[in-house]
Amino acid sequence: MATIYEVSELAGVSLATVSRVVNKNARVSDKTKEKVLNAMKELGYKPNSIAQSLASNRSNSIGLLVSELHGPFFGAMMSGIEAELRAAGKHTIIASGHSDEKTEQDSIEFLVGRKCDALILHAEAVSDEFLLELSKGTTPFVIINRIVPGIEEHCISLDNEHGGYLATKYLIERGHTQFAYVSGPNWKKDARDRYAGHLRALAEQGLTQHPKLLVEGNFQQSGGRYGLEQCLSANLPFTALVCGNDEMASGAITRAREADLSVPDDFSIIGFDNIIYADYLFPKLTTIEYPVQKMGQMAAKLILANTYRIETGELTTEFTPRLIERDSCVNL
Amino acid sequence: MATIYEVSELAGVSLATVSRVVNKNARVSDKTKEKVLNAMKELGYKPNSIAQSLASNRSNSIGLLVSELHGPFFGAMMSGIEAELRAAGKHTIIASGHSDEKTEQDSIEFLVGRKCDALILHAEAVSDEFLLELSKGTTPFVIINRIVPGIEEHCISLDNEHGGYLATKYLIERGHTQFAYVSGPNWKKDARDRYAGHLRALAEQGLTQHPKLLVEGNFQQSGGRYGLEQCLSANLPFTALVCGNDEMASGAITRAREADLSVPDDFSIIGFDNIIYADYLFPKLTTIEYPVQKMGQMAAKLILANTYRIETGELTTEFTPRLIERDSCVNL
DNA sequence: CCAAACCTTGTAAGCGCTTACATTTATAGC
DNA sequence: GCTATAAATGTAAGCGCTTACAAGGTTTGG
Repeated sequence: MATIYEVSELAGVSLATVSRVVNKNARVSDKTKEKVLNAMKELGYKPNSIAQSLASNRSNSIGLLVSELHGPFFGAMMSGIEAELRAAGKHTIIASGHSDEKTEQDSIEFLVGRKCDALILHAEAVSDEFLLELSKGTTPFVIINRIVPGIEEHCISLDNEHGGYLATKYLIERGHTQFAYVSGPNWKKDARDRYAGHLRALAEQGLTQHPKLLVEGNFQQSGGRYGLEQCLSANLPFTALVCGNDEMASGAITRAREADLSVPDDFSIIGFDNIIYADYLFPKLTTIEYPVQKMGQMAAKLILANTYRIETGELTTEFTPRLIERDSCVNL
Repeated sequence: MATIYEVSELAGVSLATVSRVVNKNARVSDKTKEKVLNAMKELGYKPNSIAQSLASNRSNSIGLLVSELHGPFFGAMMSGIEAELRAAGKHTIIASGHSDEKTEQDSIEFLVGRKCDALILHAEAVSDEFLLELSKGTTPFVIINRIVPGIEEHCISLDNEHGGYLATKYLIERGHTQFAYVSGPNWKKDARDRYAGHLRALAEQGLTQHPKLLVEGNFQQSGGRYGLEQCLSANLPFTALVCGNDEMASGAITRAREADLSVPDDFSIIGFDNIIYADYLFPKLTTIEYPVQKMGQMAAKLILANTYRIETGELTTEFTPRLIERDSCVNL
């Protein structure tokens, strides 16, 4: 691989001049610029980005922490992020945290150690304190789906409480009064917020829900299965099952079918996230949209703007959920 | 951030010695090792991996090219890869190729420029020649889901033809003789191979299929919808629809339901891939397993073994599909 | 007890690039 | 045409680390 030195020799200029034309950040006369470009072409020169990083203290790479690399939610998120960063010539280094505190910390340190210019974190398990501490370091970051007090401006979030409220209100408006709820893991803030919204919608109408009809799930399909089983075995009437996310809704629908129950005839189901295949379930899932791809994109834009001073349009940090009406809920 | 120099000062040893204890690759007496470790801890020293890379000409990062970052197939693949690499302390840099020749080439050059120690490529659009040329370069790579003549040993593949054969044979054994087929894009080798397997199974029994019942899809849900529409509008009888992959099968099932057709009562459907939610469709999808996560893992193992001399168990490059029987096919 | 052989540690030359600063060259004003 | 200023280019010192090689120390065996 040709180095900058060989290019400078062939072009008959100094290293610095070559560097200038590579980086386009200082004036070089057209004549020498052309000489350099020709030499570069002739040698097939590609700058060594590691060396660039070391010298400039910029790696042009952004670290991305997600809980999992698979699954519709993170897929959409990564997609939004990578596309935006890539368009700006930045690299994405990924690491997964598996919703585990230790793993998340390790991953973050891993990325910081790699001298990422900035991080995009979907960190669920790590404490607020850890993130606050991190924010005192030199690597800037933005957090997706979480608000950490003190660094709100670096947090991109969806109003989960409002989403939860919307879902249940929608069902109430359709005549439902007896609810079951399968939540995400209680230690996750978004799961709690969604449930809080649900409760608010109930309270608004003076409705309550039997404690046995609240099941803590895991945000995965298996959790939906389990959740429905628990609700069913409680032997209490309910006409609507509100699920903490679409994956659990999908699991619940499958389980319902196995129990010869029909959705939405026997009970309605509503999800949360509007994952990519919500439209391909049977029945098509009514849900709350979580614009995760857009949010990922926004995280990337934020970093491009703050870290690289690349403007890419308007910036927001707060997103609003909205209801997507399909076929899994019925009027009572 | 503390540098190795500060550590060496505090510990009262030379740079080289600190480097030795960091890299654990040369003998250092226990006494000095301890001094160094203490100094490192006291300063919170973390090696600068960019500098390490530049000096050692090893970046400890592997470039990963996938077609898309979302979708169940690539999700599983990335998951398998990242877990394996991460366990060995290697970084994963991702880029997406969007099944487009230019984009794939750019991405690969992007990754090579980043001085990845090796690449894992799911490259669909780029030519064999390009890959052969690449193999003459200095960055080793392994290819997933493709066999490039001349560099077979770097290709991890599934016998798609055999998978296609298995699917159709399964249906034939259950009495089906009238088939429709929705294939993946014709320019994709795996799509063609799967179809070839289908044809072989038909031929074996002297069966044929009407050309109008062969539709070229896109490996996405929309392609399945479209495929079924085309088959239906051909107004020809068929009792089984073979789909090039599960996503299209899912689309076809949804479309069938919209047309008030029941799967598998009106016709059977079989997919390919065994994506994560095949089990959550209705009916549960009978399909051919594509062990993509394992294959991703194997790609990583191959690289660990060849590039880093880290042994992680047995290595294979060929995988065999197998049938997963669920509820979407019926005996005739 | 001394030389040969081995350990441990230090010295210093890069890895390929950026960038502050110095120097040279071109442009302009009078 | 000559100086004051600006533009273009060059010089050289790092960025933080690895790693040949050298040098000093310790064992070992005869």
